[in-house]
Order: sequence, then structure tokens, then C-alpha cells
Amino acid sequence: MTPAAPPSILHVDMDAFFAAVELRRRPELRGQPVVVGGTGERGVVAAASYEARAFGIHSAMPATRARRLCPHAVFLPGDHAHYGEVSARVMAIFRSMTPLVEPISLDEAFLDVAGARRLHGDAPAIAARIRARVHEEEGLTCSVGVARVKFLAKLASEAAKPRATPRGTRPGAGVVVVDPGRELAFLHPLPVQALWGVGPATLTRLQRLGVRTVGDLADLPLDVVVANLGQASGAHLHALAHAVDPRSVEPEQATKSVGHEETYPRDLHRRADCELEVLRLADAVATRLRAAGVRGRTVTVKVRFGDFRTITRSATLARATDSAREVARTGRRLLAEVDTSPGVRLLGVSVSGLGEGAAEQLSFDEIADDRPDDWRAAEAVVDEIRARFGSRSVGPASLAGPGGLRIARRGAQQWGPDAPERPAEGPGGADEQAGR
DNA sequence: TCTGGGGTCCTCAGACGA
DNA sequence: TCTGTCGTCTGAGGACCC
Repeated sequence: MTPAAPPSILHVDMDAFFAAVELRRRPELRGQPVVVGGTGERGVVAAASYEARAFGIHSAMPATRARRLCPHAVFLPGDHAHYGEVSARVMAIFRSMTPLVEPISLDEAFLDVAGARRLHGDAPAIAARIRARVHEEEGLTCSVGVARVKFLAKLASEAAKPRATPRGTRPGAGVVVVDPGRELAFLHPLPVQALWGVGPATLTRLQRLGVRTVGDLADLPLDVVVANLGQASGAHLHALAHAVDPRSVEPEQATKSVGHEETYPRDLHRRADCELEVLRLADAVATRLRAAGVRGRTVTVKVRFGDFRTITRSATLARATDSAREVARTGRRLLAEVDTSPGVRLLGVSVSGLGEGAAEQLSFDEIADDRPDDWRAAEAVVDEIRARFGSRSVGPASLAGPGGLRIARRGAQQWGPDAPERPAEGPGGADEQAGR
């Protein structure tokens, strides 16, 4: 029997990332409960310091509830641009150890270090080295899981994390290694919702089958799991329960859709307001498509009503586009099918079916359009002006108001609308430095 | 308790052409 | 010409992730 290959997949997860970055900027807040996220009534928590977690606050919790749980916590609006900069430096540390880095989000990534052993040592040694460098160079802490496959590495990093308790923060192991010989012993006692892909709906179905732990799921016959969860999810989760995960670390992931959505502090009732918002969102999405050098064929409009009922309407164009005018026109056409009078809480616009922007063929619609090349040239000029003078320097005339242009930007409202008392961001904000 | 934003993937139903 | 089947595409919605 050949010995099992040593584990070489790392999952690195920054500890309370956004909160930790804020504490680094504001050391006077250390030791206090700090909550980062949307500050308005409809905001949610993006990250909570371990002191805040001791009060039961966690990410994705409505901000209003977090305030009730800990009224004396310091609530900070998120700064997506800054977190992105810090994240890029942390990812660079990972890439200095191995080129096989798959970022999952700003604060976590998978690494395959099988080819880095000769240079940097075995996987646990590399994990320890990464933790030390992230701390030395960025003043931040992270937890690392090491295993033979991705999802076990992810569960291991979770096990390595510090824990918030009412009596204070209990430090974590920092690095947890799941050796091939003890994978099932590590995995099977865990609650089944620990598996990636088991959310509230799947958990309910599994509980109906009497499944509580990953081990319970592993004991079920495959056909029973598939019959209850569907072919794809059923087979996938059943495999995970047996510690089988064929997914490799993929450094290059092509974007499949680009979207922008926004929850409003107050529901929108007037159709004209909704149409204007669709224009804003379409402008933001098209700008990002052009920046990425891609075009898409399917335009989707998402509408969430005041009662949280959510619908989508989509249309596939004859040819791919990156034009704000075309995305907005399609978006408005889709919006026309929707009765907005009950009140609209959220609007979103996204473009999918993406491909490289080079090849194109004019459609009949476009040939009939008034000089499409002029529009394309105009939008290219808009991109150039924004790159030099900031995103609010130029935009559709209908978005101009007393406070200047209302331009949507990625991450600007990541965690819900801001509280009304927060001063409006003027020219010279973080975004204005971008593209220099 | 009242639920963000940016994504991916899956399922299902209906339309349509071969 | 009509009907049934199959595969593919499209649209809508749901579940899940961070």
C-alpha cells in the first residue's frame, strides 16, 4: 500500500478582517466592541471584532439588531476600497509562496503548495510562515487550515480560529492540519451545516431525513440523498461527507456576470424614480464591463418589493454589449413589465453571458439606431475622463442633481444604505484616487 | 429579528428547431 | 402534413457563498 500524499491545500482566512483593518487605523478602539457595515436602518453587519462577537453580534446580522445587542459598540461604515488595497497586499504574500492562489473573497484564499515544498518546506511550515509574514507586514492575524482537499482545509481553518466568549476571546490554534489518516474522524462529528453548500433550506431537508452530523449524511445511501436534494447537490454533498472533493485550486476564474444592486433607505413608489435608478445602475455595470474588456448578452433587472418579495426579469440581446445606453434601454424595457406601485425596496441590474469584447456584429436594432459608433466613442471618452478626474466627474445628464452627479460605484453601498446623519461623500473620496 | 451586495450554480418550465 | 421526441436555449426563481 502506498502512503497517502501529504496534505498540500491551504485555506487562509483573515480573522475579523474588516474590523481588524479598522482597528489598525484606529488603535484607540482596541479592546472595544467594533462593528463594521451598513450604518442605516436597512444595513447589515459586515464584520465584528471579537469583543463585539461576545455580545452575539455576527456578520450578516441586521444593523438594528446589532445595536440592540450592544448599544455601546462602535459602528463604522465600511471602506471597501481600503480593504481591497490591504487584501491585494495580503494576496501578494500568498503568491510569493506559490503561484497557485485562488482568492475566494477579500479575506480568504485557497493555496496549493505541492510544488513549493522544496523552496519553503512542507505545508504546515508554509502555513506558519504565511501567518508570521501577514502579522509582520500588515499587523493582521489569519487562521490557516491544511488538508488534502479544499473543503477540509476550509473546515480546518475554521477550527483554527479564535473564539469569542462572554469571558473574553479564546485564542485559536492558528494552524490546524487534517492528516489523511484522520480525515473522517475530524469530519464526521461536525454538524452537517458545516459543509459548504448546506444552507437553511438544505438543512431542513436533511433534518427531515434524520441527518444531524456529517457522519449521518455519509451513512445514507447515495440514491436517497440525490432523491431528496437533486442530482447535482445530492451527489456533491454525499461525496463531501466521505471526504471526497475533486475540485482543484483554480487561480484564474473567468467572471461570468457583472451586476450592481442597491437597497434604498425608503421604498421607491414612482416609476420615474425607478427608471432613473435603472439608468444609474446600468451606467455602473457598463463602466465595469468596459474596464474589464468584456461584453454580455443577457440583461437582468431585479426588483425587491417592500414585503421582500423578489422578482427578476431578463432579456437576451442579439449581440453582446458593454454600452450603458443599451443596458439601460433594455433594463427600462424589462422594468416596464413590473408594477412598481407597491413600493420598491431594491433595484438591481446585471449583465451575464460574458465574452471577450473584441468580435462584434451589428444587429438590425443597432443598424436602425442613430449612429451607434458615436455612442461608443462617447462612452470611451466618459471612461477616460472618469479615470483622470474620478467617477463623479461625468455621467448621464439625467443623474445630475443639486448635490452633483449620483453615480453608483462598486462597493460604495456594500452593506446597505448609510444612516442619514452620515455626511455625503464629496469629491476627493477614495474612489477619486482610482485609476491614476 | 427583519433581512446588503456581489457573485455562482442548480432546477424547472416553456419555446423552438431538427 | 401532422405528431412525437429530443436537445438546446431562454427565462425565472431559489439556494448558497463570503
